[in-house]
Amino acid sequence: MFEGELVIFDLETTGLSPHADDIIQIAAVRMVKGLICPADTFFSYVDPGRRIPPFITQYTGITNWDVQGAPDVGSVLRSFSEYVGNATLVAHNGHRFDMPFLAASCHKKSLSVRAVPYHDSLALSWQFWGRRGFRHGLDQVLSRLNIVEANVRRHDARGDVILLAKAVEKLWEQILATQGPPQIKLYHGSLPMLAGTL
DNA sequence: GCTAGGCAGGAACCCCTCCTCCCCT
Repeated sequence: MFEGELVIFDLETTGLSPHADDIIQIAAVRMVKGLICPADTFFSYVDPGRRIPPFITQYTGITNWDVQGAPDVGSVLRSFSEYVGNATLVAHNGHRFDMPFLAASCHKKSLSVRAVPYHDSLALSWQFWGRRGFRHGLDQVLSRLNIVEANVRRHDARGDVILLAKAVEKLWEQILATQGPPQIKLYHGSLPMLAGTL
């Protein structure tokens, strides 16, 4: 089981490019010793300071109205960094999507950053089923794990993060039971410096 | 499944380069 704390998180953005696009939603849930803490969550809309492309509204259900009046990304990332504390982050395809987005957003806002450890949950899926012969998208992973949540909205960070947390919990248990401790790479990404350490 | 960009990993070939695929919104 996990030794320390994990913060499972998910971003919704205006597109796929960390440099050209912006974060519009962040959601996270904490896991302690392998167990999800349902009451210990983080959520915020982010005002991207621009119109949300229609495709993204269609894809995520997030509208311009939703982000109107929301805090800007600098403010949300500072709060998120405080929430994360010393935990290790986990996101699906985080190494190539979520973490570069966090780093690029800090850079755009000229925020002082700290190094934050993170895992990519894709690696758990690769280890458990084998990289070839299986697809490893979140939908495919959830389907193979028989994780179904009736009242959860996919492509909304709040919904995706709950589903991902359940998937991580289950995958970790199953890998541990069948293959021993997961051999999952630990990376380091960026989040704003914590208050009081500047 | 459709747009966008980036990249890890494999192949071929000799250690860097090219190619292809994946996954995220």
